[in-house]
Amino acid sequence: MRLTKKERQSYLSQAFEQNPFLTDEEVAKKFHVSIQTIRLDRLELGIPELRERMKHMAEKKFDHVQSLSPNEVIGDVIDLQLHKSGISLLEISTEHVFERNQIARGHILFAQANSLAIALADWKVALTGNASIRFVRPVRLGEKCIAFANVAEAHDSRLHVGVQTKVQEEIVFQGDFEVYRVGDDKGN
Amino acid sequence: MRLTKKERQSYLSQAFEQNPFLTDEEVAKKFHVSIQTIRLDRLELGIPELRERMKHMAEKKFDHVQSLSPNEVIGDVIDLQLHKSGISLLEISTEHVFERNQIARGHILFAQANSLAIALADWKVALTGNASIRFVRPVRLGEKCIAFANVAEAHDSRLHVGVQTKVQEEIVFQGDFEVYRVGDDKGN
DNA sequence: TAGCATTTAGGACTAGGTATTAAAATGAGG
DNA sequence: CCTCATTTTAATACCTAGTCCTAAATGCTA
Repeated sequence: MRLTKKERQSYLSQAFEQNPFLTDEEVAKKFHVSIQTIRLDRLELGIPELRERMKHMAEKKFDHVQSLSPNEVIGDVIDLQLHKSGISLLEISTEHVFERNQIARGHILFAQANSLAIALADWKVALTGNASIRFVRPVRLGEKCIAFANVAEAHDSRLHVGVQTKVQEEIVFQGDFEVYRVGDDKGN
Repeated sequence: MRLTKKERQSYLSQAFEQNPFLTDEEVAKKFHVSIQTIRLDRLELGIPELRERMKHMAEKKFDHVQSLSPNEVIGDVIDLQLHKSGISLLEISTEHVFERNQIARGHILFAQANSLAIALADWKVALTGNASIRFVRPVRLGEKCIAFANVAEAHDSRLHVGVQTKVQEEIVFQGDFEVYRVGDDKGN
């Protein structure tokens, strides 16, 4: 026997969820019913047409791309003594965390520390060479991360910077950065 | 005077990049030319029609959703064998670079590698513990970074992942990540 | 077998295009 | 100023993947 309406609609929801790019025609063939039946089903189930589904996904993706591209330096540098030390502050907000568990993504903490390390160097072009880092404990949504950077070694074209990030006196991240200078111009 | 063809086409590309949801009609009004002109322009510039653009974006988004829960990955994961290896692609665009020198910020490369390393772990909650990284050479605007990740050691709650990022066969970044599991649930 | 839900069919209309052909408008050079 | 090429506009037929609406054909059941 052919499926009942309910059964069909149930499989239908699944099918569209699994592959949102299905046209009504494809689905109609799959279930051996007419295209009109599928359209009635979509109407009843509140499933929008293919083009609307794609539009939605595209919009979501677009939002994403935008929020994912923070050109700014990550964290607010609140104190900076060139070639000596610096402090940066970052409050973990929703765009910094994994949706699932509200834990900050590793590269966010890294970015804060890295930005600060580079800011310490008073060079036109400063880049990170090597780095060794340790995520001591997970940081959660809403926590305020304070990164303390100190220059351990200073050469004329290289800087060794140690960074410790704390949440309320508790160390959450530690890193050693080797920052180097490109070209020979000094200044900013 | 009205814009020349070249000027118009240059602005056009920008406009579509900035807002891919523009219809030809809207753009035509914006530039005070006919809809046909815009269509010729798109043809010459190789810009697909609105629906195709949306489809593309939707497909990209869908890819992500399948490989990992969304918006948690920087770069496009194009191949993934859990607990074994993975490949991620990232084209360096303007929002990834220092304005001054068009060089990609370190944390962008780190984020790509880190995201990939975490994607490799088939765990509900996976976090980065330690990492040791090396930025071999600066990466510039427009370059396509391909990160290759391989699991070096696999324990039941820890993974050692080596990542090499290349631009056209040339290594630009290298990193070792120690990813660990939180909680005891396996699976996704 | 009447009455209901369910399914199918058909036609008109839509957005946002492609593809093609043709006619204008414009600009530059001799 | 005329001519030729480039550029722009127009007009038409066609496409997909639908919507919305009306109507007819089934199927099931009391």
